Amino acid sequence: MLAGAPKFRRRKADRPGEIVQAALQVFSEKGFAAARLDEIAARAGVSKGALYLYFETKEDLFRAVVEQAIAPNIQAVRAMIAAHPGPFADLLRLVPERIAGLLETLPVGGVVKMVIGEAGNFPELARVWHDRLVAQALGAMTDAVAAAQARGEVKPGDPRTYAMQLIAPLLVGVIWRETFVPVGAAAFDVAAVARQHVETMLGGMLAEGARS
Amino acid sequence: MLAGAPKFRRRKADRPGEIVQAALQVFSEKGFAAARLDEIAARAGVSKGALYLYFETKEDLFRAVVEQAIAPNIQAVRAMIAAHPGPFADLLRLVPERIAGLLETLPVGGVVKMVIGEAGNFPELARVWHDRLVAQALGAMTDAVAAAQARGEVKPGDPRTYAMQLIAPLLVGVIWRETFVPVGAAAFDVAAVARQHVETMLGGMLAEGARS
Amino acid sequence: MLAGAPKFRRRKADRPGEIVQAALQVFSEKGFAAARLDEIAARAGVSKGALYLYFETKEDLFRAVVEQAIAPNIQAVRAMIAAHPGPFADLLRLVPERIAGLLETLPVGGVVKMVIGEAGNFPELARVWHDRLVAQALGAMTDAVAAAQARGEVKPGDPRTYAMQLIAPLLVGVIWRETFVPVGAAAFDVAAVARQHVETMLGGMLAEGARS
Amino acid sequence: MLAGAPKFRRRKADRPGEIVQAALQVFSEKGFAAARLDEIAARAGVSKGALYLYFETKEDLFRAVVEQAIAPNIQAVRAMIAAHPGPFADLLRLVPERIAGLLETLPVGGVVKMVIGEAGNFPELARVWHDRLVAQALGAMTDAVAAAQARGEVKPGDPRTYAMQLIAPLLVGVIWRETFVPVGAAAFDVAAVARQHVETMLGGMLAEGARS
DNA sequence: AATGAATGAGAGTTCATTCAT
DNA sequence: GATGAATGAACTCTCATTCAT
Repeated sequence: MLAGAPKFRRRKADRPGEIVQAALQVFSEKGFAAARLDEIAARAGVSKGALYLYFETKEDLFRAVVEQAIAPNIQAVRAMIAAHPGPFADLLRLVPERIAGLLETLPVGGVVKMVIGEAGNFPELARVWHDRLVAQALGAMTDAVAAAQARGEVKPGDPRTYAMQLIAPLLVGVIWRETFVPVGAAAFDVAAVARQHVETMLGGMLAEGARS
Repeated sequence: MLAGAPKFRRRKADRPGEIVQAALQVFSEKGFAAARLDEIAARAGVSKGALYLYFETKEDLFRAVVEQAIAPNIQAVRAMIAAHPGPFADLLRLVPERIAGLLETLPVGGVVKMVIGEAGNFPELARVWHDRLVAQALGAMTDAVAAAQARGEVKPGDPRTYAMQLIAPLLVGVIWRETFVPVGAAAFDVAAVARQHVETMLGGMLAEGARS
Repeated sequence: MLAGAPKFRRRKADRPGEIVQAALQVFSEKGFAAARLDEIAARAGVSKGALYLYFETKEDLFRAVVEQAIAPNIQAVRAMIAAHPGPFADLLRLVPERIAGLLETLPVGGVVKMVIGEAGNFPELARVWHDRLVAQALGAMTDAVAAAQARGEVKPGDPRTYAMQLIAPLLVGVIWRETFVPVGAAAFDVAAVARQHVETMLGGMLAEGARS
Repeated sequence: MLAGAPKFRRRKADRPGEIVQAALQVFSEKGFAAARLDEIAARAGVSKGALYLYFETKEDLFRAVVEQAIAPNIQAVRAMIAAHPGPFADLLRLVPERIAGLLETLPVGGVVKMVIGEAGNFPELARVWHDRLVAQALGAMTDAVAAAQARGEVKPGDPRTYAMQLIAPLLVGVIWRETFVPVGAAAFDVAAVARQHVETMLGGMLAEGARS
């Protein structure tokens, strides 16, 4: 490093980001009400007062956490929506595994727990999650199923229900990891679940003539 | 007033039960920390002090709520486990619909939300739920799947994963109702989901020779 | 006292009244912002939390203090207004002394200090004091002066200003007692000031023909 | 840029003075405790930290404000004291109007409000105001009255009380302006009050033989 | 000299818990 | 058993003060 390089200096670059990170941890462990600002501040490595330099209230911080946790997932959903329009079986074999990958990468587990647990106290956050993320993803899947049905690839049946059937085990796998694994339950390998589930579902969804 | 007339007197028969009922409502709406004993007492129609005649602490009441919410479900699981050992397809066509019926009858939605949301704060309750209910139900399903595989009725594949695949959409339907329907999302008809899901899964699970 | 008389029992009769009393002391010593609820509670002999059984916020308590301090004075002003319509000199010799008596009886000094000091932060309280008390009293005096002028008893001049001239030394006497006496200044005997002031003012106000 | 050019540079000539000015505004609007250093700094056009370059603490700044607000008034009182020793009536006709002029010129209203409102919390400031300003002025008036009594110009009576009677309406006029005019009350024209009051008081104070 | 991000003690407020009645 | 007024510990939030830059 050259002379004149920034010496040891307090990085104030991404204080808000660090705080949101810490808050995500604590909120998803404890829920909104049981989370203490002391602990969030301590994990972020700042004083309690510093939180108020960036967020007006505890609720404000909570909202920031939940909302910013949507962003990376939206990218993923967009990518999925833009997926190639090949045969339905190909699409299906691709998508759930991709989702499984995301679920293991992003800290989505904790956030899902928070959204479910606090939906009653923060309905507007449940709405944001639904409108911007969940409904988008479910809608994209539904459209793909309906298109495949129109092409005669998929048996009759409610396409939105088909879409939900496809996603549900992945979601349950994540919730399971958050809820029961910490108390000793065996985890589900979400990727493995995805593979087996796609094959099973394909077996039940594909029309006779479309069998690979 | 006449002697022996059935006095219009408040039944104090099942005070604890009424309190647990009220507490179930409030806890499942708000979560543990945000629930206020004032409100529970008000909904139960008793004074705040009266709660302490039956429960030592707020946590104690919460535990009572979560634990007693297991009981009726355990019955259902027992019944399911005892189900007749006919062909797998028959069993499957029976079980999920029965579960769907339970999910709509019992106030299981709110409890599921609570258990998920408070698992971090009350791990022992998550454990109780897992050990006494979830693992039992999943284990029973797993055994049935494995048995059917042994009889050659069901394709190879991880039986525990199959079991989870079968249940997941029902669970997601319930969570969806608790989380997103109140903010305007369209509900899933859990019974209809169950019917479609069983047919789809059967299509993918049954071995060639076992097709009905 | 007969048997069955109430034994030693916690008087919960006038808790709010006792709290307001204590709050009046502390608020008038410290002002609104510097007053601490701890101290108010301590002086009222209750816990800090008990304040919130009767008042929603600190502001709420402050308002209650300032508003209830108006009531007894209003009585006095009413009585003064109803004063007999004899010659102006008789009226005047009566009124200021009566006011002086009130000023020494009621804890009006501290309240006046509060109203002046917090008028900027609680304008609605200044308004209430003005409308319900100060303007009433000043208006009554003004009317009496104007009536005496109409009868030719009092020299020309702005009657509202005359009214204020008459009251001002009493008010200053009270403010002086609150502000400078505690730091060593000699007090003014408000009653003596009232007597001397009335005579002086009468000497300057009465028309030639009305001299006694 | 040219050498010697009058750089467009912020005058840092009288930073302390500007800060005290700003602090005077805020303290007299809000009182000591409710005033925020943020706001004082903002109004002074400096950073919050800069305040501490000139004043050790908030109290220190407050003291500076109250003390420096005395200075200009002291000049006025000195001038009044040095007033010519003509007939009492001439003196009196001169002095109150001069005071009225001062009261409208200097920001004395806000300071008076502060001194009254914070006397309980800062008794030493009340003492400074009393000793250096109020007692001086009152003493000078008292001496003038006593001298006039000795010359037979003024009727018997307590000279200190006479002095207070003379000043009181002016003070009340100023307090009224600070307290009740902002909430809609009609103001008093302090100069007009002074004129009428002097004439009224002279009518009551002058001995028979001294009537002009 | 000057900044303003950061601190932390202290305030108002809430609410599970107690206890005299 | 039953009440509800009362408690006090613990929380969120504020703001005078500090200090690295």
